[in-house]
Amino acid sequence: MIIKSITVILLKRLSKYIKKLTNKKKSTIKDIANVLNISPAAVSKALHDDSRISDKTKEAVKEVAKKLNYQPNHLASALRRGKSNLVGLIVPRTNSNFFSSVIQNIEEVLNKKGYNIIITQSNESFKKECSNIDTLLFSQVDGIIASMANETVDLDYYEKIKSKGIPLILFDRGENDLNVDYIGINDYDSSHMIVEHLVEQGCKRIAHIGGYRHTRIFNNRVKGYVDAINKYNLPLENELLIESSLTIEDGKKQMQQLLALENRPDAVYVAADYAALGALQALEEAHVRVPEDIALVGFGNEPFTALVAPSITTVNQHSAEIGKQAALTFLERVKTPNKKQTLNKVILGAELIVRDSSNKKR
Amino acid sequence: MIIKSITVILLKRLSKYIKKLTNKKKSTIKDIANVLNISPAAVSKALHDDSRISDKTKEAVKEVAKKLNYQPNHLASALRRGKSNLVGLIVPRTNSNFFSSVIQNIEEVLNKKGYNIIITQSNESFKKECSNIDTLLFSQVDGIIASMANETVDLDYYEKIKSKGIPLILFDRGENDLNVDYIGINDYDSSHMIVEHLVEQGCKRIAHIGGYRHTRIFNNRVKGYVDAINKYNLPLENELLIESSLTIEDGKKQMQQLLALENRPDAVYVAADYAALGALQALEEAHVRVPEDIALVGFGNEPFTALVAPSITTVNQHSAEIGKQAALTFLERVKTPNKKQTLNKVILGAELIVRDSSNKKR
DNA sequence: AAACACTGCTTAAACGTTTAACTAAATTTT
DNA sequence: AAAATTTAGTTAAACGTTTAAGCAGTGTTT
Repeated sequence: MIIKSITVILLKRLSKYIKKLTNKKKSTIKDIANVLNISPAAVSKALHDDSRISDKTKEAVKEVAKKLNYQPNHLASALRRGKSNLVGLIVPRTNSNFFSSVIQNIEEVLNKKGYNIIITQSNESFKKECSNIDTLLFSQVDGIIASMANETVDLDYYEKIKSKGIPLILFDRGENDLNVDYIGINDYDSSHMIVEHLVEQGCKRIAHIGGYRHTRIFNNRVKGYVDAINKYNLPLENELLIESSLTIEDGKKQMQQLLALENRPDAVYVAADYAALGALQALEEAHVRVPEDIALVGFGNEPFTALVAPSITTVNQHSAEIGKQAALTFLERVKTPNKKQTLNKVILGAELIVRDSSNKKR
Repeated sequence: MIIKSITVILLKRLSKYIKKLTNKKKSTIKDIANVLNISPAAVSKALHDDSRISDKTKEAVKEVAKKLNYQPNHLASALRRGKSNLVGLIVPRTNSNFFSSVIQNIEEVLNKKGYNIIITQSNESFKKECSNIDTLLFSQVDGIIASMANETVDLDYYEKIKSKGIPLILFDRGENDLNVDYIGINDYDSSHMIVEHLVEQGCKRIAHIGGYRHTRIFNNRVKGYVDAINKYNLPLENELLIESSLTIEDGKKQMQQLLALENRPDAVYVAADYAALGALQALEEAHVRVPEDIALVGFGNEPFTALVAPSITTVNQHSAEIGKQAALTFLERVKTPNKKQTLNKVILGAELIVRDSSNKKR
């Protein structure tokens, strides 16, 4: 009898709050507490399965929470706990397969651990990158995983992240001077692999359309190219080594430059797939046979490289693995927050995928 | 003399706080207040250029803020104001030019108005989309701009957004039943345009590899195709109308299906560029001449369509304009928050870009 | 000179959660 | 049966900001 009347009272209170709910106002922990006549603290604990709350109460709390369509307020809990469970991501752009695959894998690993990610793109602009960093810090992210814009030389803004005491992890486009975690492939070795392959195909005059040398990875590719050329006693000439923005358009333009040479190369190694695609266009327009007259190699294994005619030989960077490692490295860092960040490189192996554009022996 | 000693005291206090700063702790409004011996409220107002704070104080506050490397805590201000100045974005994937261009333009418009965006991708998965929605609501976003996953049929999760009372804006992949703002192109008319073009090229048997019909835009493309075929008195046959996931792989597979027909089509209209690329591959492997034997048309104007051989005829969806309009629509909605959301469609014109894959008259 | 308005602040509460510290009651140990 | 421990909560403060309301002191109006 008594129990019944209590239930009636509870139901009444509940329906009152349900009415309030339909009036738009979001329900809070306090509303749940009022319905059940317990303290907000108890509700909070119940929702977090604290051991000091009885199973009966926990059940009741969860039921009422559902009925009231309760959604925890992330801002409040993040403010109180000093932790947002958000991780910021900065990439040059998202519309390449490499970056979008990295992102996908970072997301997968971090979501499982209760983190959500905020993606921002720099569009290769230093200024945009700085504003992205501000945005992310402003959102109180618990850490930042980034791949630097081509333009970026000044590291002050990245130092700002470090000075906030949150983990910074770089991938692909990194920078030793920042002394933080880095995940990437061995660009120097990859260049060696490519030159070796071209030599095997009988090429004797190998050109390189590389990226800006102030970007570490592109510089390393250039270095690898230079050393490999020397190793095989091939001609290393200024006119065969070109610095480029590596856009489709610039790839085309630079290839036209090479075709205009008196002494044309018989192979061209382009440091990015999109630029290689542009180069391929220039070759086609000039009616140069690929690979017979000039062999072509790209970098990055973008999906289209397998689909164009001729298909383009390229390097697979294992984007999925890079994403996973970056996420795991972040998780490792937040586990030991007071540990000072140091230069810590994880270098993954890259894989040469030989396709028609450089395969003379098919 | 007195002024001087005050300055000395202030400097002392300032240096004490600067020391604290190097000890990692982030500085707050309170720290600034303590340095200047004013209330935190005054500091807050000074930072927001409130008219009731003297210019002298404002200057002093801003100077100390800079010295202490003060960064406002977004969580706290969002919590207090009930507004996060974050806008959530949900896209099927970011690695297509269409979506990444839309994103870029949304970002551009919203950044100018003080909003930052959180990008999430559904990978065409309904389940992932739901969890994305939860993530965004959890982050207390002020609104959501979304393009639905192919898989999505159940609209409960989107209703959840509406029930939170925050604006929901759909683009490209929308749904009338939700009764919200929508920005997109006229898919029905676009199909007409394509069929008309193919008829002009002399094609008499036009096939369509379309997307899933439960996705409104793909259904509209199918409808447009059907009506246009009828209009021009062409054969409308079941074997010429194929439903596909529109991945590269499926595009290839479905084209092989069409090639296996006794009575092959002389033109194929594929509802997405990536699938069209797969189809082109199937055509090449089968040594079918494009466009002479079979003309090919894609949809979306992805950059590679201009670069493959033969280049692919496609439809430009004006992604930049869609992004801008979506952002502006959001801004319009937040201006009048209590206004009930209604179905409000903005339909932009699309443009046929004729290239080699369907141009027989070159 | 009383009434009023304006300037430039301060006070205090609020946003929704979490959590350390406390407490009352029930149970177990001695 | 007193003491100690466990259980199941409560209380109150805190996170960093914003903002309504208040209040001196100065200046202006009548």
